[in-house]
Amino acid sequence: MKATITDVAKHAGVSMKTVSRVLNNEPNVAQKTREKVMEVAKELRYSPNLAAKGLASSKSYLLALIYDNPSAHYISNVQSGAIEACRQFGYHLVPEPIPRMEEGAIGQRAEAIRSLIHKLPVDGVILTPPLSDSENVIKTLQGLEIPYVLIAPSNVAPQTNTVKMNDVQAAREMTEHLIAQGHKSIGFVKGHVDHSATALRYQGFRDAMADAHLPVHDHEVKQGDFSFMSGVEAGEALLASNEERPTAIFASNDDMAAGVVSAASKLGIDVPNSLSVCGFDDTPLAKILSPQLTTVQQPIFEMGYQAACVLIDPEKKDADPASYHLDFKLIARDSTTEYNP
Amino acid sequence: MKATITDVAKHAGVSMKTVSRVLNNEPNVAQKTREKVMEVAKELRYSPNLAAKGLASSKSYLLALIYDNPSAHYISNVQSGAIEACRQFGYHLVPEPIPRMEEGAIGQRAEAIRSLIHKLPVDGVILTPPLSDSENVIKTLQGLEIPYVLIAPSNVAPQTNTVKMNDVQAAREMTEHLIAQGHKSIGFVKGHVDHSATALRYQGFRDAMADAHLPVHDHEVKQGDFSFMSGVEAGEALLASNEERPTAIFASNDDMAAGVVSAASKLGIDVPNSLSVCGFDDTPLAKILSPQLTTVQQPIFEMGYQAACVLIDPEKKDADPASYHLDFKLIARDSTTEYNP
DNA sequence: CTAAGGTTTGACAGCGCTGTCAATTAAGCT
DNA sequence: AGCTTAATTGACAGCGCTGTCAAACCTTAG
Repeated sequence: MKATITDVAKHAGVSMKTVSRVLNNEPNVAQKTREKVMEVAKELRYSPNLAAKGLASSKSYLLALIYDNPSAHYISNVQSGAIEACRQFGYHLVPEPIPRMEEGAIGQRAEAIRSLIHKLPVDGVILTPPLSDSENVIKTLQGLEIPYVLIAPSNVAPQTNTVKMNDVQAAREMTEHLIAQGHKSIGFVKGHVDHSATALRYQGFRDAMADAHLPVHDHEVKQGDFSFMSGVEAGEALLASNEERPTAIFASNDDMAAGVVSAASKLGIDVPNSLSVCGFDDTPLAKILSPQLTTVQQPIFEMGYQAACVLIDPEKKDADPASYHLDFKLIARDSTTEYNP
Repeated sequence: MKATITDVAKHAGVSMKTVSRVLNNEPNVAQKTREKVMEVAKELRYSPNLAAKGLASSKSYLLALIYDNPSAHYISNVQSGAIEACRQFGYHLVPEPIPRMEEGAIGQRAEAIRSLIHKLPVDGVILTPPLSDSENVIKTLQGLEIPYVLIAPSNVAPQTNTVKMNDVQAAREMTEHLIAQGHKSIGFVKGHVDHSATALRYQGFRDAMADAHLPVHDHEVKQGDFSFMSGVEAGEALLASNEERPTAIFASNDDMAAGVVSAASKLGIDVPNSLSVCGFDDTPLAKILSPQLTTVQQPIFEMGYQAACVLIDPEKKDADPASYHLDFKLIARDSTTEYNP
């Protein structure tokens, strides 16, 4: 049924090893031999058995994507990017969700990862936030001596591959956008406390406000958790008083921004004319809401792609650990507008 | 670093084969031996190398999830379900998106799958719609003699494992719900022509209308493609005339329902008081929209779970091909209401 | 023409595990 | 005890491939 390397070798009249060399693009094969082998391989529809390759070379051609991030949008984009990269290099991606755990059970999380890696000896691991911030998990990976790359970590661990976006700068630019539109009283909804992005985005917001000599009052900053409902609650709190309510609200992600919009509409406040709202992430939701959400487009797919490349691409694999910064894009849509008192 | 089966064998004072037997729960091992081996294995933190297991037993402990479905919500749920099942049986899931292709290039699609399977000799394949309806793809899998299971196919191929939901019945019940609320003039937005669900849901709609002796006029049925924008367009078309516009619109999925709501709000038509709208799928979107969408909750996660089980679970694996029907759930929320003329 | 040096090729072991089958031991029976 | 039958164990080959290292082949230059 399926051709083995031995078959190809026989048909081409060379040794197995030579076939192996051709198939792996190793040097020192005569051009003529190479062509002949290629031809036979194609004819026989040969394709190598990864398990055997793996066993022989102690590589698995498998990458694990480990996550406990509940955002389907985020994960599926990272995953798509990583798969794309894998495909280019003949690798495969194995997504491994690990159950979210309380702080107490943090040891179990490391253990879960350890056993996972033991069973499936992957060639590398991609960690998504908030796992990419867990020292515990990272230490485990180091102990296992397995290459890994961190997506969007906040603590810039040296000697570690990371792929990230500048959340601070993005939040700053978004805030500046609001300020440029004349807003002076801007509310902010923070994200889930466990995510490093939460602090980063808040930082960017504060920086921009400070630069513009605008005050940030405590009552204009609400804690959310990246969920729609928490956005609703924050929105209601922020908009409770008609007297001194902000003219714009910056929510740390789109779901919460949607919540704010929903709260506003329930209170009869028109968005964007009486209140500008902006989000972060550019989820599919952002284009579906009315008004369409002004938001920040994260290069999630590209982060996944880059992360996988770092682990696979021979040129990058053996280089020193590097930190890749990818660009975000501010997308101004209908939910924010000039402030006309 | 990592213990092999040989290490365990030595430490336990038995042969490799006995260790293997214990680890795979094979019969004919003395209880005492079994315990001893288990103990040593735990001590040495042994866990088997899947590549080696695979090579020796010509199994890979890998399942492929093949899709070209653009709905992230759908895929990520199927995937989560399948991963859950894999975990229980020591398998792993490898998601394999294949590029969407024109009808013309249909041969390439089969070829893509063929080469994929050749390289990664998975133990089974899960096909999601609309791939699960592609005869071409199915034939390829049969040719490869690889077990597969179809998720939500429309053509009930005999002798094939399938996991599905009754789309017709679901659409029927949703329509009946609308009718029970007093609606007599109901618009319908069809989904993407390539998806079998499109025809099925439409069928359910027609059935319910026919049972209630309600007419289905051509101009009240619009073709969409499951996208938000197509929903907007369909909504605009359906609501263009104030005279004879429907009092309710049933969109074949939530995205399009959101489009219809958006179109209605642009035209100043209040949902649900002047127009009831319902969707299908219960995407996260449904709860975020205001009004929240009345919709049908599909057991997507469970379908993924079942599909993987069929391929893995020894009890089901060798049984005759079976068709599993899972239950949907009609979720009545705020976007539909009694018709008060 | 020959030695040195490079290029191209192949033989062979072995990665970690399981399947096969024969060997060993225990159990059951007369 | 002596025998049969069943339960338990181990020796060994080999899954399909790659790494190692030595053999064979070319060049080129002296």
